[in-house]
Amino acid sequence: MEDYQQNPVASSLFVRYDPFTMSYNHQEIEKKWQAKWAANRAGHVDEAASRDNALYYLIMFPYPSGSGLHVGHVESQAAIDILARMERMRGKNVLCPIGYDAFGLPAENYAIKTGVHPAETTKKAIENFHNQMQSLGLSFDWSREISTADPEYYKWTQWLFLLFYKNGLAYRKKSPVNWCEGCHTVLANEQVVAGACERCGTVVVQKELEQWFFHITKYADRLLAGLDSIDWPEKIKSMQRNWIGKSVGAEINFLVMSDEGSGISDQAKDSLKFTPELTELIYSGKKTNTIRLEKKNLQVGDTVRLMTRLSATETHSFAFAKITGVDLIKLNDISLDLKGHERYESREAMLKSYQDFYGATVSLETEFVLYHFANVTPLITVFTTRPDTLFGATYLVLAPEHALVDQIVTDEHRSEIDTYRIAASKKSVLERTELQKEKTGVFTGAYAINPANGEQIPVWIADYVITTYGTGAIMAVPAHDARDFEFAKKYELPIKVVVKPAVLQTLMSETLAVSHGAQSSVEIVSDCFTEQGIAINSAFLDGLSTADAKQKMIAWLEEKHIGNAKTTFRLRDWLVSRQRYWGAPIPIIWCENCGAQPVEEAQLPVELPTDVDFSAIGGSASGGKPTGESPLVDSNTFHNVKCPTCGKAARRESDTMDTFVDSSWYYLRYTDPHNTNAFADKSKIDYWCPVDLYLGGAEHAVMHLLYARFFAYALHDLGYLGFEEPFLKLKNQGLILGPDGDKMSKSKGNVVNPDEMVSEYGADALRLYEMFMGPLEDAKPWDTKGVVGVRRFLDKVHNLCIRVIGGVPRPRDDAHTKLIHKSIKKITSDLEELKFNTAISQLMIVVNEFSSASSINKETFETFLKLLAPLAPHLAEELWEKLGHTTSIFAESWPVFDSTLIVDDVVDMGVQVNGKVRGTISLAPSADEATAKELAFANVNVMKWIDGKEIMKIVYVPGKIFNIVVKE
RNA sequence: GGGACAGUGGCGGAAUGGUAUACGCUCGACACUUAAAAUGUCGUCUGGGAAACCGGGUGCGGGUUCGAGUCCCGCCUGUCCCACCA
Repeated sequence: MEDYQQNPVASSLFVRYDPFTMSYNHQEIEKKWQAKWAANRAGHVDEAASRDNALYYLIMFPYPSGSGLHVGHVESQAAIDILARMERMRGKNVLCPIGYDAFGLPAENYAIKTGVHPAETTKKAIENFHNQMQSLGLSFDWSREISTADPEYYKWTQWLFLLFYKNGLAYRKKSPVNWCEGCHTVLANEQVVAGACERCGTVVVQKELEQWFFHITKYADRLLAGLDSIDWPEKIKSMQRNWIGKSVGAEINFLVMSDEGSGISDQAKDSLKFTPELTELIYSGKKTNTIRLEKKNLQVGDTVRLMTRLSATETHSFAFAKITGVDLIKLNDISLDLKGHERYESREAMLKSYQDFYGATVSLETEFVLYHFANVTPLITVFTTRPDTLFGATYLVLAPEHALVDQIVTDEHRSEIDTYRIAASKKSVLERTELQKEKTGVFTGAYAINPANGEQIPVWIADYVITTYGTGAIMAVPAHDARDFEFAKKYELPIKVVVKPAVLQTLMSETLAVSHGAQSSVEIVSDCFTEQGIAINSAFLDGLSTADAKQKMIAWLEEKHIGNAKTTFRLRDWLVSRQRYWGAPIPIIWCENCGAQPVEEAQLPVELPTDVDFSAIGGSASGGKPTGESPLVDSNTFHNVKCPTCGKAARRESDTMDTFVDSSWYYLRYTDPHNTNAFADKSKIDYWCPVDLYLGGAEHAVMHLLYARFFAYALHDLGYLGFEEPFLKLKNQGLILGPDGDKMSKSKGNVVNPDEMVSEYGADALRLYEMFMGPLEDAKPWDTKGVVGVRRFLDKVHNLCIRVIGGVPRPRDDAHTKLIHKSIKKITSDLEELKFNTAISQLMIVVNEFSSASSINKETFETFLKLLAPLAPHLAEELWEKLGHTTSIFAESWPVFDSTLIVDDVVDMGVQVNGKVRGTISLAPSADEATAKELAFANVNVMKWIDGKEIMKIVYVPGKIFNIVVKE
């Protein structure tokens, strides 16, 4: 997940540190303690009886790239290690694991270039990462190291896929999807950035393909609401809110004018409900349709409302029709290719489909009513966030791909419409969403009726309306929407003002007021008003505020069955299919008879085949098969299987899963990484989860972090988790930039190699420097001179210790005791708040103080060492041992400050005259105002400023400030 | 176009509304050394002054307050995110 590029050869940027006499031998010390920690399994944890002391500290696991660990990895690893070590010293049972997000494109693309199998390069890279992390002295629980590319891991990724599949959370559908020509695979919406592939930058095109999706939109509302309960950076939360994109408004049905004219809706006697597929068939058929449905008291001549079933409880109207015939007919007697009806391959397939719709009790003998109807008058359903402006809707616009277009277009406009639709389908996502692009569109020849005022309004198609958002159709209110305004001006469509600003104060508002004052409400105005205001020209809404008008309009729409309140989300379902090799195979078998069949649990994992010749795949720089299939189809061993249901020859699903599926549940696996019976034991999940602190880059705001939350919600609902939110607290570490202030990259040659830093200055110095650079969340440029600086500090600590050991025993120095207790307080709270830089500066202050003292008390120094230990663990252990201890410093308790010792007897305090500091006095922080006043007024510098002036007021904040306000 | 965050010395940065620039780097002087490195000590926002001290100073302009880097309003600049989402 954390993927960094780096160049090991950039030595010219580094300042060589000369290890001379006053310097300790970091290489020897660090090797020694790393070996000891490995031997006692320092970071190893087990569940305890009580959950009270359990903490789960997690960093986003790295993608094991061939170029090795990056200084950016070190930052989050050091941070989490410091916190884990401190909390262990405070008696906590801390789970702090590490693993590898090992599937992904780079290894596969490398394989295509070189022929080396991704499993091999990945294995090597993981070994390298492991060794590099060991050399940093990180106290992970190494017994829990996992790799998502390990069959023991992806077995459970596949198992979870099937769990989702069986519970309706994983499904297959044909829809326009994002296709990357560079990577030769489909992409999730989240992986398309500004119309281009997030990974390779190639312009993404839309393709109509059948793919696997996860039903994340089912959780849109809860994923949005859940954000309020978690301690995450506001920035990330707002990005997720944006991405989910909740819009509250209404759906409004516009009746398309039929040959017979309008008014049919009022006569609807009852409603007939259809599946979405049948809805589509009614539209794509001609004007006469036949269809069967549940029994209703309907007769020839009745007008009925046709509705789509969106779910068990949700429906929406799509048309009106007149019944021309009613027959009773057994399912067995319905022809398989009944006109206006779904076509079935076999009687069994028909029965199954009916059972899915009407329940298992349906048999071939069940009698159904077959209705014939004519004069299907379609409704165009639009979604709007401004139902209050319905009176100002002067035309409708459909997306070019809208299902109704074919049906409503008049013959004289058909060729023009077809040309436009074909042109739109050829455009890339980028072209269609390009900024400041001039809007284009074509009139369909059809008219709809504005239900508010009965006016006939033209229906257009235009590619500024997106098929995948809302209903793929809009009511255009050019006077109050910038896009509609631009379009209306270009095509000379009417513009009708229906909202005026609440306060007329801007020039624009005046323009509107003038246009409103004119006789005709339909005229060209110079600008549009998109803000909220007061309704005008809107009959029963006139005079209402936008908010009130919305409410009243929705109530009116619902009462008249014309529309309803509706909330829409921008979030799309998560497309998880990838036409690539190096990922977890989707555990599905395709059978000609039985359709998609899940692989039986006992057959998991579906392992990746080894007989794939990567060098033969080639074809493009970044690999992938240009055919739109995964390289897995080339494997004989993999591709041809038997159907688990009927036993006939079948084909294995050849797509793999998006690697974000792997990383959506890895934190659960850490709690029980070797379990062969479940993805993790529930009791272990319950003990450790949810994660108390999660550290990682902000680039995952709407990808990994949203997907992982979805997984947690889904698994919670399925009974596997006792919580919904997986990560209670999230912190983002900032980017570490090159010494030139630019993002580190191979091409710029400004990459810093952590290995060189470790060998030159030591792991302790590297860790400490990265923590000292600045606030964890900020982007900061690298400066190797700074590493030298913290190394100097560590040498001072070392030399100080030599003095403590060699010196004669000394009584405690009161000043030192006070300093160390203040430092315990500050460092503890700083570390708790992840303010490593200020914690370290406090340690430096202590060392500077001790270094200039003639003697240091051993016990005081030992307290200091304990505070240093999480930050510079190797040196702290070494010095602790040198001081005569035989057990680890990490077995010690974290120091606790004595609150009576952190109060100063005397402090220097500023004295202000009219807010400007004019002098300084020394006094006890507990001194009363009279004492302070006496001292302040006796101060020579202060006296100069108050001499002869009238004193208006005195503000005394003990220990902080003494301010004298005088009349000037 | 919309949103989020930020702007403090030569540099990284510090500061519950209370002595702005802690800590580190850099640079300079001195000590140690034949010398250099390393180490140590002192200095290092700016103008004036030998100094004490005085004036100015946290992107710009206002405001609240005894007191503002910090809070409020308006702007400028930068970074990131979203972007024809109805």
